[in-house]
Amino acid sequence: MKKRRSSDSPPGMVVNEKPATLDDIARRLKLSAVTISKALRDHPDISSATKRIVLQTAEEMGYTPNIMARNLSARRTHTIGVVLPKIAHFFFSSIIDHIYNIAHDRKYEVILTVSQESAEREKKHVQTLLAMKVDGIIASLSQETRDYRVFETVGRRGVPLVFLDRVPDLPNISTVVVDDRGGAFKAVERAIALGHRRIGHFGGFVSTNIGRERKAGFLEAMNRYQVPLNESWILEGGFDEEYGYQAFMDLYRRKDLPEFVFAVTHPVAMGIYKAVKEVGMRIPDDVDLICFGNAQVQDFLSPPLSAVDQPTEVMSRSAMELLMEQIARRETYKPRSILVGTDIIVRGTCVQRRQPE
Amino acid sequence: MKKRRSSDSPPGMVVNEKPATLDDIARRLKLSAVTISKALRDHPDISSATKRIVLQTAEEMGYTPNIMARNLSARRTHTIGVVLPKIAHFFFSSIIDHIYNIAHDRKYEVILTVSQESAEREKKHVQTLLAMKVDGIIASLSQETRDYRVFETVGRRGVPLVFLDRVPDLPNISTVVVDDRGGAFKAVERAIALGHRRIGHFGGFVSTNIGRERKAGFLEAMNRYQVPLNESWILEGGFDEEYGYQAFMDLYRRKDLPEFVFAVTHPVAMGIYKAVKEVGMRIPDDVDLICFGNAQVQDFLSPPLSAVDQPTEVMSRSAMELLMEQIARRETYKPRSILVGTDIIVRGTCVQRRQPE
DNA sequence: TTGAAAGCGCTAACAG
DNA sequence: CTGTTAGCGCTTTCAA
Repeated sequence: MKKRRSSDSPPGMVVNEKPATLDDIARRLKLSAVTISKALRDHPDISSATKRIVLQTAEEMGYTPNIMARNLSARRTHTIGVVLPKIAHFFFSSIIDHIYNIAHDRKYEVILTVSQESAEREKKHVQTLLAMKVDGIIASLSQETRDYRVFETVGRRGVPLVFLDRVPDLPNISTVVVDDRGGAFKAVERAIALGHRRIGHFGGFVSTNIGRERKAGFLEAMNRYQVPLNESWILEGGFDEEYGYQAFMDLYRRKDLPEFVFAVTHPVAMGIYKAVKEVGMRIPDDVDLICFGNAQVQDFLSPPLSAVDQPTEVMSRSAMELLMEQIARRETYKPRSILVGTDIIVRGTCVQRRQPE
Repeated sequence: MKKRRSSDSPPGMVVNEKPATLDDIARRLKLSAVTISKALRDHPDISSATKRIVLQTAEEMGYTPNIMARNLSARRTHTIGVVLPKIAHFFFSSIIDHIYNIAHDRKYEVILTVSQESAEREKKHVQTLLAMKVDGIIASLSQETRDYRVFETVGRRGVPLVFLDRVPDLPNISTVVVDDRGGAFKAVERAIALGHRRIGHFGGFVSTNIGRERKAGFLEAMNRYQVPLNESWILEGGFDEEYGYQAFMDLYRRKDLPEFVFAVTHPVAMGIYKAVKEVGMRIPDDVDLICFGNAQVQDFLSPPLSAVDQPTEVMSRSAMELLMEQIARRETYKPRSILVGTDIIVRGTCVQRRQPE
């Protein structure tokens, strides 16, 4: 059954011109499909004369390879899957940008999936990626994830896997994380050096590595410098703006505010900004703060928020390198963990106070 | 060649347990692969008793369907491709969130690609999506794109296609756009109503529909209310922060500043904020502005930026609906365009001035 | 340097 | 209700 050609149809019209296949080209050239396949892939078997004519004909016929067929037959997809918890978030959109760039340089496709912080979605995404036979997976856990079985399946299937930033508590896996504890320590250490003693931590879930480690860094600094802890200022509630806002409001209503807060993420700090503004207080004079992680908009906040830097490019590159190594040497690869160092970037918060007490 | 089982390997270890296929299950159950295939897809042909046992066995054997094979055979992927120019941008990350949600409700996978505002990348992405045999494509053009031939190919192939927000100037295509002209008009109209006369427009490339339409809305309002135009305040330079910053700085150095600016996008407005702050002026007293489009962080800017709203959920939903309709009724579908209405959201800019001149 | 044969894992169409 | 046959479009032997 032949479909009509599109000769007289307007460009946007649906016309179902059936795409040419290797066989079509082969027939036209009186060669075999195998030869066409090889020529198109620049296989050394084929003479350059043949290659030239094949390439040209393919172009003329508007040939598009069928990736499904190719992958099915080649048992290799040249595709990596990425599972991120969120995307409308500077850290992750920056990570994905870098992953895309690096992947394309290496001729890999990338399939991005977003769990929206839902463990269930995350699981489905991983299964889909497995079903798609991706060559490897880079994942950052949702904040809900407690059950790592899907990822164990990935390992059992021999599919290379690297965790980035939000990593599970599992043996023998490859991970790339920023030095959460060290960064947190530096941040809090600085606050203390500035003379703060009434310091709180709006922390993330300690079921996640980042929640745990950042809190550990906080405690380490408080301990080291013998700053007394106030339990009601040490919170655990997630990673988003809403939490930061509510937490601050709550303390405000109870008239039990710390004078300095170390926020577990940038969105949490944003929530604090919002709350502070709402109750008519000022940053950094009435309340000062610093957070872990950047945003695009630091420059436009008043005052600009100081933060522990998360070097997204280094992190992405490290993750891709671990993954590529794992893909290249499946059999002999031993899981590795990379810890990316970090520093604080001081902007308009976490600065010298006007009148130290 | 049999691979060793993973019984004694640690979870994260690469062990290459070969995934079960339909045939494996069939053999185990002494049924045919076809029966298994149907049972797994809940086909009415199969008795529920058989279905139960098949489902259970598949589960036990850790069966994962091979999507490549399935799609190749079914000639349907249940996947839509999305091409966006940027992702670290509130408008687009919000769009993609919605598309994901809607698609998953309808049991579609989505493959997201990002052109990074590069026409070349965009072209490659579209080709890849075609090669992946996606069931349809939603695209938003890069700011560089002038050549629409790839998209014509998509049409010729009979692959459903809907453009969103940044649309090409092509006949017979489906598009979803916000009412750029109307929104721009309302914004400028308001500025005029507030008494401004020295009004500029930091516009986008007029080669793009949004650049063109927003400028048209600006001119329409200026005309309607007979406000004199000053050519040196009517700029064309893109959509990003850097442009907004440079443009403002340039006018500042030439000592030829407008008192009000209508910025073509939110990032452009951000650039203006940065520049204004840097030269020690104040918003909205010294310079006032409004822009087209939102960001996550409006609340934290000082003052919060007023803007023409872009209703991302409505836009995403409309685009998905057009696409689904097109997929369902390939043969009879006629391209349609949807114009989504919009309004301005007034925050801390574009407000009554203290002392009208 | 080229090609014939075989098959990747699955599903659609038809029989039984 | 179940199974047989015949591909989907491509790549990988291996022989010519």
